[in-house]
Amino acid sequence: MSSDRVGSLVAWLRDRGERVTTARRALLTALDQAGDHRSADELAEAVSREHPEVHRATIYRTLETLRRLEVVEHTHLGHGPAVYHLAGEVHQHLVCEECGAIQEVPASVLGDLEADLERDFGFRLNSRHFAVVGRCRHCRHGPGDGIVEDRRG
Amino acid sequence: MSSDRVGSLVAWLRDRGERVTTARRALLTALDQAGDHRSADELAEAVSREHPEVHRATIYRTLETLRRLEVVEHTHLGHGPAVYHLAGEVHQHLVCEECGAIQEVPASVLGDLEADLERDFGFRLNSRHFAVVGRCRHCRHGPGDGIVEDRRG
DNA sequence: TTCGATGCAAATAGTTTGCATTCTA
DNA sequence: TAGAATGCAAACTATTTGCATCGAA
Repeated sequence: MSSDRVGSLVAWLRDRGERVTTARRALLTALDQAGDHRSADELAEAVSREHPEVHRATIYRTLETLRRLEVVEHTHLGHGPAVYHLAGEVHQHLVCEECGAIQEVPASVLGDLEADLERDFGFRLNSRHFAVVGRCRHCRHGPGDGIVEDRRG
Repeated sequence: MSSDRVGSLVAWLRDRGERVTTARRALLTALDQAGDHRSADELAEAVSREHPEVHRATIYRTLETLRRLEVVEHTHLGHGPAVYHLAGEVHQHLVCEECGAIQEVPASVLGDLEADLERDFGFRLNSRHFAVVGRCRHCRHGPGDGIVEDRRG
């Protein structure tokens, strides 16, 4: 997948007049190697293996810059930190609020909803911003069946 | 709407063997009066108007207890704090990531998605846990149209 | 050489926890 | 009167910001 994706992103940034720094290149590399979603902390750790001087604050600032440039996107999975991935890595997550299992599903599951919201409310869904939360195959038990569970949603 | 909903919730708690304290009654009252969603902080402030001694930590602990008992639910709207409401007040929110506008829509908009996820993945959607994020009628401009915006999603 | 990006430290927001005390059942 | 709930303070996690310095263009 990474037939020098980092290289072309770097070139693209330069074209835009954005500065290409060690931290930015390293963060893009970490995002590219991650493949899927990573928290800012995980990215900071990955970057610091090669470049220990890169500060966590820089990770956050750079992620924000890349978000503004629409190079990265982030998602909130349950209660933890936000997770980031390169834009274009389109996937949707079903997060089980009971056991925490995350299942990736084709983004097309939201296609109808997207069309409905656009048609009925003029609302353009950002389908990747939030995870879809619920209960997975193994953890579901009927709502209102009196079973009370103990975990965070 | 509040034909003594607080009273019956209190009775229900007592039936369950849960203790009924000033803080709990006050929090239920605040949730009931709020009608829609409120952050823990907003609830703490509302409660403290009548009961200044109730500490924010108690608000959080009580909300967690009520969540476990399925009396309250919470939702994450964008980046801010979680917001809480009494279970049964079913509504869905479209949150604009550009201007922050929140539009309430009938929960039925997610009906098809709910059915699809159940059928295809055995996944039971908790449709109220996360807001639906995107861009409202006034703020949308085509994705990939080169317009880069500056706000958080 | 200039101005944006960085490192560091400190601040902030939201939430959780340990512990002694209070109060419900 | 036993043990759950509370108040308080302090810790904790995730994230942001001010400021002096550094470095890409």
